[in-house]
Amino acid sequence: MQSDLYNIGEAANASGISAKMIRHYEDVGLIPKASRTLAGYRTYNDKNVHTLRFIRHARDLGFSVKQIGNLLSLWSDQARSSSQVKSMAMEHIEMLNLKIHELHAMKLELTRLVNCCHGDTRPDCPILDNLAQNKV
Amino acid sequence: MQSDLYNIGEAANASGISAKMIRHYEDVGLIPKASRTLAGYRTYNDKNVHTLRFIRHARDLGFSVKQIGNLLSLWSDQARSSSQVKSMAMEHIEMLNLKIHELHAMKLELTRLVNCCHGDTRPDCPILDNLAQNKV
DNA sequence: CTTGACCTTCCCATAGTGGGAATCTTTATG
DNA sequence: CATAAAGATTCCCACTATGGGAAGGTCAAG
Repeated sequence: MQSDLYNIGEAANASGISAKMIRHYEDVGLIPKASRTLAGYRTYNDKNVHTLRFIRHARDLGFSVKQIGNLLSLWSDQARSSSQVKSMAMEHIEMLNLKIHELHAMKLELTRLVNCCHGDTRPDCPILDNLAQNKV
Repeated sequence: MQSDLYNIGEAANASGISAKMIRHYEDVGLIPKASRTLAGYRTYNDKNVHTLRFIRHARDLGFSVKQIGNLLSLWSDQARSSSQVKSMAMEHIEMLNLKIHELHAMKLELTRLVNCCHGDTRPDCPILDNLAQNKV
């Protein structure tokens, strides 16, 4: 593990987070302000890139920036208890479940409507009829 | 079906779309500009409210504003073919499927990690370890 | 006539991501 | 060395959909 320095483009490539987003994460305080070269270019070392990867993995799991901030705190906190992390994860699973169920309900209803619609050149359409219904 | 006039609050109650959003939909051109009283209050008739309900139902099914615009066009187009509506609906089902699968994959992975984590007072945590991994 | 419940417009905020402009720096090439 | 291309900087704007809130006008009831 050598400590090369990366500029933002290299850090972006190495982490899978776009340069735009790296700057953004710095702006909103998710990551500390990067050190700069004399010319003002941001520089990143291996540890920084490692953190960026951590962030990307968390993002890939659907955690919000705020949640990722908490995960980063726990990550760097040697006194953490794994139960803290676990409960964050379980909470997030619940949110995912909620969204999945919402989308699934939409899909079911829409599929039902699609199956009712003959889908030919005639204008009458159960899908539109359903949307136009005065149901609650 | 009488043709009472509603102000925006009444139209909001009758349609289930907030007054804020009704104004917004007018701003972005989803619905035509409402007529006004002398004092400048927006007024809505039964037909307008019917349209707002249509919009709410479509929104409840997860259609975007742009898609709802297309649905409204088709709704008012007597020369439409039901196949146009059906293909829009099927396209949307595909989008829903995509999102559901994404969320589901997140949930599976996260559930796997949670099941690996003892979740006690000790700091070592497979969830954090996984996030910190240098995987691709 | 006052008061409270509405309405109006306008600006700001959310979360996450990107586009693009104007400008500067670094690097490569002739 | 001069110049051009690539890449960095900041700043502003965009998207989706929704809401909060302020400052001010209006309407109905007491």
